[in-house]
Order: sequence, then structure tokens, then C-alpha cells
Amino acid sequence: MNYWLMKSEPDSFSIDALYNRPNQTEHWDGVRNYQARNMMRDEMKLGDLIFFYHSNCDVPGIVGIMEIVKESYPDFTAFDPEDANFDPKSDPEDPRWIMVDVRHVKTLIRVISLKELRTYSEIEELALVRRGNRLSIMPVTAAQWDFILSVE
DNA sequence: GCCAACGTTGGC
DNA sequence: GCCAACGTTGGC
Repeated sequence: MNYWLMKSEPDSFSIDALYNRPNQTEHWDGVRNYQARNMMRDEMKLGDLIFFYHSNCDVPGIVGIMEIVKESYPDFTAFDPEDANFDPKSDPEDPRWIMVDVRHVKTLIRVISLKELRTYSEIEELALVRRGNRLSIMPVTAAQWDFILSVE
């Protein structure tokens, strides 16, 4: 099983919004970065666990856990001219972008902020805390996963 | 609101 | 294939 971290701006989609969806499940649309797409498409498997990270907000940080409940399939929002993430170059016959479905597993009892995460040498290799990193989806090792949960 | 870092685009 | 220009991300 693999572990991941995925970012979302809470103003557009938050951990609470996920919790309130039917079956606490939602498709993770709008990924428009090839590196992130490739990880989602090639490596994310049913049952993988993911940290939900709130970005671009008052207290950026890890706020919860979710799991993959459906593997890679076409991101239909790319075909919709009305959608903010519309991509005219994504052909429905040969979709450029894909998504997965995630289900809420847990909301952490507190936010583990980016500021706090930066203080732990145990996770200094985590892409999130590395300089200039902007990837919206990144792998987390089992050791990093366990450590982060141990400080909740 | 600023701006550093980074990814993408497109001319050549 | 190079790289300057541009757009986006996201912390602060």
C-alpha cells in the first residue's frame, strides 16, 4: 500500500466539504500538472491512504486522512468549457487529464501546520517541506506517514 | 498583495 | 532543442 499527500484550497474544497458529500466520497478533479497526473494514473491504488492538506489559507497544514476508492479515470471537467479547469486540448477520445475518487477517513483532532512540519528532522525529505515545492500530489513514505500521525 | 519558484508555451 | 516570456502556485 502507498501513502500520499494531496493539496486543496479549503475555499474551493475542504476536508469538511468532503465529509459532507454523499458516502463522504468525491472525485478529485482539476489536477493539471503532468507529474501529479502520472502519479495518480500509474501509482495510486485502491485502499491507498492520503493526507488531506489545506493550502493557500490562514493555517496551511495537514487536516485529515482519506482513501482511494476508485482508481484513475478521465477527468470530465477538462471537457467542460464552463469549468474553471477546462482544457481545450484534452480530447474526450484521448483524455489528457484523469482523476481518482477519494473517501473521507478521518479529520485530525488538530491541524498539523506546515510551520510545525518544518520543525521535524524526521520528515525533512518530504517534498512538502522542501524549498520551492509546488506539487499538489506527492508520495509519503511509511516512515513519514507514521511519524506525522504520531505527533497529532 | 507581494513575490519566489516553478511549469508551460512558443518563437527561433 | 534552447530559452525568454508568461502564467500559476502558494507561503508569508
